[in-house]
Amino acid sequence: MNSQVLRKKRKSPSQVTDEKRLQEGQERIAAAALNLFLQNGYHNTSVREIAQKAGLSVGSVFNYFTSKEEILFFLLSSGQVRTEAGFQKQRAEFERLKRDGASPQDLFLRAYEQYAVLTDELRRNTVLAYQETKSLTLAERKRFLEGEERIQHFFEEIIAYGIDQGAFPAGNIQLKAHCLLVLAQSWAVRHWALSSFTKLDEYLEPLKSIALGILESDSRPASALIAAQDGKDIALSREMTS
Amino acid sequence: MNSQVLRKKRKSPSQVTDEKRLQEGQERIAAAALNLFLQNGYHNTSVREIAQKAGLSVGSVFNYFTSKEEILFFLLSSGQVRTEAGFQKQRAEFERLKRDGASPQDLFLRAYEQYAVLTDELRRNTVLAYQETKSLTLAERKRFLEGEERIQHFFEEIIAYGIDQGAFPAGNIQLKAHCLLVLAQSWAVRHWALSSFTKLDEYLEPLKSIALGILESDSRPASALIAAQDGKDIALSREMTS
DNA sequence: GAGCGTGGAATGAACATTCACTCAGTTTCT
DNA sequence: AGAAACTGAGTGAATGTTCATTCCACGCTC
Repeated sequence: MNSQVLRKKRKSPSQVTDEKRLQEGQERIAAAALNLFLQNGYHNTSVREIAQKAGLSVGSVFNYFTSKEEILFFLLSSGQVRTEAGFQKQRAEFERLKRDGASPQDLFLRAYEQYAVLTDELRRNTVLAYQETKSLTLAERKRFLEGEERIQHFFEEIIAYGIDQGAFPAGNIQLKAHCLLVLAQSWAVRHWALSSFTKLDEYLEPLKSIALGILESDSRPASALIAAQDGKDIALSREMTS
Repeated sequence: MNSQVLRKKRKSPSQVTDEKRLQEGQERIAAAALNLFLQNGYHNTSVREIAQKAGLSVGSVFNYFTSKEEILFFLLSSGQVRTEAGFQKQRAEFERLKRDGASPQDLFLRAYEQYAVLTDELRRNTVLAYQETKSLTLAERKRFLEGEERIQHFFEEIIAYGIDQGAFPAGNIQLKAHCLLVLAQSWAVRHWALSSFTKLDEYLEPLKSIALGILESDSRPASALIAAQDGKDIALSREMTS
């Protein structure tokens, strides 16, 4: 991972200089930290515990990271870096397949599957991201969210292409891309509710069909279907909740 | 909210005895705390800040709550109590409408809309719950998840009824209910990505159409659509991410 | 109605603890 | 031997919680 960025302003004179050793150490510490963070949360995990799990002393941890927060950031952005890398390849493949005249459905399913596989592998990082973004500084948080936005844009592009080609009905592109991402991520975030699916593949197969369904649905039928939906009823259902 | 439960074992001799005052104070403090928790996270919010926002002194906060943690419990369970109450009414209305011979689509859309409105109003509590489950004890976390499971079961029931009536194709009920819940919740959890929707209604209207689409899609077409999905390609896309 | 007593509520300085981080000394490696 | 890396007791700042004190609204007495 880009340790250039991470080593902003290291005050301590005693730091690990060997690049390879540095990286390995960071990976090891981060791996230990990820387990602990997921188990107990970021704030309930002390650096001592991290050090112990990683088989190091407290001081050594600070030879690899300048702060505890940096460990968290490392974990979150390491997920992002990998997502980003996968994303670049996806984009390349997308262009290639498009040139080869693949159907929009094909294009989409391919990209979607790759994205789902990726988030599965980074499941633990994803969950951590959902839980601990608040522990980041504002700038870091923003950077993190931008990464996710970029991916959403990519799917919006794919959908737009499909609409262009007449494969999907025109509709709210942003919303649909949002839904697709959420459903893919939910495998990681709400994993406990999917007990009957033991492996990603089992979940992914029917999910792909649902995803296509979303893309091929158009926005009109819902309001048309409800006949008796007058103002009174809505007001009532709203009042119920207050 | 049930302050009986919350006042387990108060040691401090100086506590607020007047029931009404106690409740009002708790509400006020909790409201201030909710804002701060959402902005900075539970652990980055000090009791001093809460006290200041609520217009009280530090000590007074501890006349209303025995601990900082109790404030968090109060917020989370207050959300749950309201969700539960709404859920009961939903179920009653569902039975009533079913007797009146409403269509499965109608039944579903009504319930779904109510659920979405509810999670919108409790949006802030929902987000907090997702972020801070780690701060709960195991028993409380379990209780929280069970509440959500119950709601998922409710939607599974609705779907099953629709299938019975021939309105929806048979398919993976659990998965579909999961998707529906996730999409409704995503309005709260991933609110930042839906910038173009200013109010719930704008989001809900197209979402209902998507939701119906999910219920009416069956599980076959996806795998049939991809022709060239041989083992090699999948292996490749998996390797890409490691 | 002025003075006084009472007790519930508010206060914030003080306390105890936790924890990220440092650094002077030690070990390991080359 | 010298550099690189490791160590862990120590430090100081932050924070949850307590409690001795103060405040105040009310009722009582004369």
